[in-house]
Amino acid sequence: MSIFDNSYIQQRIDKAQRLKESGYNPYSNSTQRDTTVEKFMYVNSDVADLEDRRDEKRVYSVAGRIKFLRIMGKASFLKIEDESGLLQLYLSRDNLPEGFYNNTFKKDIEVGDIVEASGYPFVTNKGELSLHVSEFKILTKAISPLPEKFHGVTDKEIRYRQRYLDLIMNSEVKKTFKLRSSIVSLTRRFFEDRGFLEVETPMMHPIAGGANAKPFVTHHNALGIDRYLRIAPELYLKRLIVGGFEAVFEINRCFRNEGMDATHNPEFTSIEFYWAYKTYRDLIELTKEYFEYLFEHLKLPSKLPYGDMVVDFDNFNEVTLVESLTKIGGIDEKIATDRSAALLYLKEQKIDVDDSLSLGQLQGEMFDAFVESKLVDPTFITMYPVEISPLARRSDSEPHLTERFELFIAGREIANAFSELNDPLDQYERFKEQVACKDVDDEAHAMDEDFVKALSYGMAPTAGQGIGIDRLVMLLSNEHSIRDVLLFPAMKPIQ
RNA sequence: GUCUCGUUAGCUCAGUCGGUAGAGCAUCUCACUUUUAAUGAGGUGGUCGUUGGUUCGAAUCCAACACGGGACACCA
Repeated sequence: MSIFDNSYIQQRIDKAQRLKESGYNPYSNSTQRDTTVEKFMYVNSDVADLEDRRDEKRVYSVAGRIKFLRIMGKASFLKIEDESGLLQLYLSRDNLPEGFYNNTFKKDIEVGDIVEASGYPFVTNKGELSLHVSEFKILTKAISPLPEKFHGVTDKEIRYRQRYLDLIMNSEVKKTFKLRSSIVSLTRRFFEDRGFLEVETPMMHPIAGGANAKPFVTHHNALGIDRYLRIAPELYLKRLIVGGFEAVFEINRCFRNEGMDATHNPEFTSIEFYWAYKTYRDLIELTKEYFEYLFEHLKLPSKLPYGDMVVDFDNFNEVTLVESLTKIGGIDEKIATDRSAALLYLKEQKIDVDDSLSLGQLQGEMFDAFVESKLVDPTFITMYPVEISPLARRSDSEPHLTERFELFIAGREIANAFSELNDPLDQYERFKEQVACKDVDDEAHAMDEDFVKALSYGMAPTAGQGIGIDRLVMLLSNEHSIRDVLLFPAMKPIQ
């Protein structure tokens, strides 16, 4: 039993062998391609206006994968596809070397093969600009057949496990990933243009910090110690601010050992950036600028559909967390600001909460349950309770709150930002409180004395932010599963 | 982790009340020199996800397991 143990594949292996025996290398790397489909179409767009609707003096060589093949006796039409598009080729027996058409082309060339063709541009009776082929050769034999040409491959499992097939068959998938690439590229340019330095910090951490999440554990054999795949780069980026860099960013993968669903993949991409001598207020303005920049360069309409919602990116709102509970969540102010009333209310609403939770934690629970999904237009939720913000700076006027915001769009968290806590003693105490919560909350933040030590040398007042790139791409591409914006989403192995 | 739906040819899908497995595309043979999911004629192709159970008989009913989709839970 092997992966080639299939009659269709065996037939194609036989064809490859026959091609070889006829002197055509089925895996040739000798190619003369001198144009792409897109350029061919552009350069020859005038051919339709010529008298004969052809120009035999122009000669082009194109290459691509055969997607359609229509053999009609002594002539054939086929469509090849390269990255830039589809092009129709016209082959006729008498325009090709003696015997090639009947003995090789008709017998051994088929849909899925990658071929190269040279010839001149002409327009068919039906008005399609095509290539009139005088030279034709195989470059790469495909020994597995492609899925059906009309329906393509729709099975999600095949599309995710064999993304290359999905990309071959579904051209809109390519568009999504090109958009993703543009977003990453624009993001990098946006921050570079503003003087931010791109840095790379460790992916393997001795302590998994910077977020509340379960890490993946790996082992370093030479040192005989465990390492954690990072759950966030935050604490390293802030060490760089201590070191004197004043604006840094990192775009890369984080890893969280948690459940997988439509919005969670075990590895995901974020940008985190830190900006000295700024506060969370500056980040709100920077975030608005960032979205404007993306929309302008991606040429997106400011009213963007997402599922059955329409998000108005000209309508950024701002509201404090407690205000959002009363104004958007419709919760009575007395409930929103009183621990025992909030606890009772959540239990009445059949939301499972631990009796030991503090008011701030309960406010977080109420926000998740009654507010988050209602935030369609971009909304900055500000002033988070200190208990659920262990790395954020306290508000000077209201020390139980932090100078923090999260940005919600289309009912989902897109960004998390705050003025950074730079008081080493306060940071040390907050870590200790987190460690004390470990028995109730196994995702509470770990103690990181080395980070506190860094703060003890003095970190300039700084604001920092993280944006989930995958969710941002989902939002801008109107995709509803993170798997559709990841080229190779995590899948269980087939047993 | 829970609930739920699904898994049949390379792909997209039918399969009635439990009674020898079906279609379209692809593939093979033949015809066809301007087609557009080309067309016409004929053929090949199946461990019905896996393992068990019920039954004279299972793609079909039952159970467990595997994988996938969706929802929920978890996840700042």
